Amino acid sequence: MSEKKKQIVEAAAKSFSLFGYKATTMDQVAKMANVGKGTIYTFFKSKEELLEDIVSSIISEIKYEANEAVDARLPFNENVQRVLQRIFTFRKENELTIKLLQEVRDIGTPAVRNVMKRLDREMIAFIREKIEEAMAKGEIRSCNAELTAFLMFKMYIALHVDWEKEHEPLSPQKIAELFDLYLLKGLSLR
Amino acid sequence: MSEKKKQIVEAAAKSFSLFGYKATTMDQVAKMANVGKGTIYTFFKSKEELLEDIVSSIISEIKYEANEAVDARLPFNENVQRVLQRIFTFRKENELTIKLLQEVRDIGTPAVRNVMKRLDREMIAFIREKIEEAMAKGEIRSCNAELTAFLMFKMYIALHVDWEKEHEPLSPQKIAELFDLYLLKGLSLR
DNA sequence: ATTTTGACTAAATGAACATTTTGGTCATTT
DNA sequence: AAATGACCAAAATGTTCATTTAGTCAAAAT
Repeated sequence: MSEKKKQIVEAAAKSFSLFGYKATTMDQVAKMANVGKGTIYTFFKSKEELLEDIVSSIISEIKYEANEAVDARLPFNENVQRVLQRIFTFRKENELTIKLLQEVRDIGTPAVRNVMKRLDREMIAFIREKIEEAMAKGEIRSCNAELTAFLMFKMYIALHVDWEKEHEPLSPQKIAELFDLYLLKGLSLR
Repeated sequence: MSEKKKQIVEAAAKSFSLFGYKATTMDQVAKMANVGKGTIYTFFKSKEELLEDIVSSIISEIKYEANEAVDARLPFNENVQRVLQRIFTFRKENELTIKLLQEVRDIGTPAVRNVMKRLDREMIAFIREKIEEAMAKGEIRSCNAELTAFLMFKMYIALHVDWEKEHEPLSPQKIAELFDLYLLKGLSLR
């Protein structure tokens, strides 16, 4: 990747996470990146594509970190929890992710909405892969992997995000315990 | 309840479910109810209170229907499914509920947002009661009833509403089966 | 020749102002 | 004592116009 492109992506990522997508102007990105505005358009065909590119990097980063959390020697239920834990910790701690989720909630910028929807879809696809691997290895009983991944993701959103809207937050331990009790019982072989 | 009040509530309910809360004017409600506008304000102190009153009736109606679906001779897992099934069928078929949920999604009218939030809370409280009864009877193992009711509700939303946004809808049978497999396994005594 | 640039344009945004609509009141009527 | 609708302040909506901004491209820099 060219030096200029790197500067642009870095500047845009910083500006998006500081001010949000809508409040970031291409002039500003150009200034921050020490680049003419036209240069940005030699690498990205639009502001939206620039955002998409940055979010793609984030998705890769999350997948990488989630994979790092996997320990092949541990059983499926431990690993799936580690993966989900990692995904949601990222969601809660990464500045850019926080800002973009905020923007969807408060303003509903369509471009940001779409890109965050894709992030969710990709996380579900990632979990689905883990489920399919576990099924192939006979670690869990056979099930609809897409549906199961979807439910796991939704349940984590419920416990991590929705519950806190009206109650005291749940500790990671409590979440793990609940997840194990409710969702993983149904997948266990016996 | 006085005849005039009945006319007002009926007219408002009809107008809300036809045009939504925001697009309904008090003049219109008065016209439809064959009543002077001032009369409305002898029964309700604001437009919002009128909506709240109507939604309270809906909540009572749902609770009544959900209770009707309960058969004391059946086991807890059957009954809780019947209750949830009834709640979500109502959500999907009642014109007013449909319109109000639409309005929250598309416009986000605060008054409607609040009232629908209350509806959700009351549904969760209702399920919670059923769980506490089952716990008292020793039908299910001990658990945090509020948290369990919350998760059941969220899971039904996920299966009934969210899943359909990107996939083919699930049949009621499939939903029941999934619910039983994942959520109720964790509550069974053995 | 190739890359980079910023002045330029068409479209979007939003500030400021005018106009209309609407929730709620209350003096009057029934 | 109950019901009403003309009335009002405030909120919503429409309009205008100056500013801002995403994206382009001819010219400059390398």
